[in-house]
Amino acid sequence: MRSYDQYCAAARALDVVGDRWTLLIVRELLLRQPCRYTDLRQGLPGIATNLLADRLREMEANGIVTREVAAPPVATTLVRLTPRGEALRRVIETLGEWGEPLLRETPPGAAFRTYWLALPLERYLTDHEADRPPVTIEVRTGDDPVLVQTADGGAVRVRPGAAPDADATIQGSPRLVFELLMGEVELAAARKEGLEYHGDPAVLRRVQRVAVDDVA
Amino acid sequence: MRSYDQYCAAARALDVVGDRWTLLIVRELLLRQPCRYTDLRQGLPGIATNLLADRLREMEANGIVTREVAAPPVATTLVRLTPRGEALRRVIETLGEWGEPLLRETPPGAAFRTYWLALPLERYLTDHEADRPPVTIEVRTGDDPVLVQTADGGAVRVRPGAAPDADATIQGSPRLVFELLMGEVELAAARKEGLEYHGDPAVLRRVQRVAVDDVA
DNA sequence: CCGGATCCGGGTTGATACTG
DNA sequence: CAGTATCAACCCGGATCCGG
Repeated sequence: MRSYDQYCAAARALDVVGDRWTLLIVRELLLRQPCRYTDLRQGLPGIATNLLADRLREMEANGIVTREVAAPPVATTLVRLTPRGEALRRVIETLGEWGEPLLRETPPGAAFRTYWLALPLERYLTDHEADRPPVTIEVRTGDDPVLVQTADGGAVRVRPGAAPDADATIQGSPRLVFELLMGEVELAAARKEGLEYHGDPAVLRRVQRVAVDDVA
Repeated sequence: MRSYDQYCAAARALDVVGDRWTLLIVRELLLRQPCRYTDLRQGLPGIATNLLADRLREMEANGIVTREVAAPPVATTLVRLTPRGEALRRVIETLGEWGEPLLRETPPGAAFRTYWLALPLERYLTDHEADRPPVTIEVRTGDDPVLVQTADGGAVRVRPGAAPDADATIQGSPRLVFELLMGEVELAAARKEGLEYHGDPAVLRRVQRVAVDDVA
């Protein structure tokens, strides 16, 4: 990208991360670091392979990312964020916070990866009964499932994986699953629209976000 | 911009504000709202006039900006941020915070407007002697001067204008002025490099940021 | 299969000229 | 003052190909 050539911190930041795809590459790395070129590609539906290669080169030159050749058995190069790249987490979070209302008007066919839920869920969800034994919810939206788990201090953690013995299981479209967990839809209503929930509803309520009603 | 078409809040945000120049237009409006097309143009050195017109149209369609025809005497249209557009302030701030280290390596010829100082200065500076009578510093870097003033609650405010009776005056290159106020350079050192300071040095020290030394 | 490089058509940007 | 018109240069997306 051409520099804006302005003595302004925001403009300088955009010189470095304002290119198309760059911040989404950072998002992927925040979620799946360290990862291979191919992993990045499948986590960035729509990116052209040459663009990904270009961006990684630029990001490496800008000190956001490093590449390392993995040990012999793996024999692949892994991409990882530098501390400076990690610091972009706050930028992604702030952008996500601003963009959240736009999710409602996102077309149903939009691409999705279940592990993308980690950023918003870990940010907004809390364990409302932190003194009780931890629970695990398996979430499936079509691709690889993730586990939503209560952790120490009332935190909620999301990690890839399945658990046959999960306390509850949620399956449905990305939108239904997300809006359910975010407390924007009732379980009954979500079920009517095709969402499947197995397990004690109390498990869901334990982590579900308390609805923020902007209606007075 | 083409949509990323992903069900992800950050990607949706970038669909709307990820275009080149869009966030810098928001920056201008945050600082000088409401303002005319021409004001925007001169606050965005390097932008092509057709791009500015395009962006304003898109931003209006996306609910970030409104245009209003000013009352008869003025007879011009004014651009203003909607509340939704105002909410981008946090995005700009976070970007600026991340980009600040890059200012050190910004080429000396970079474009600058003195009022751009308002965002970082109001964020980082505090009045260290808030119980004493307020002070005003006039800052000049080549274009229209601004006033840095202590305000209630230990806050520091920046507004356009000059003040012949200011308690102090700073004049110099954008970099020298900024690094001096941010506590990255000593007054003596700055003077050696061409900065001019008139007034009691205690006035400067009263608002100057306490240097954050990352050297152990 | 992995990690790209190359090529090409089309869209976007930037510079300038021009206009109501 | 507030744009529109035009055009060249650049960037992006998609497809294909290629060496390990």
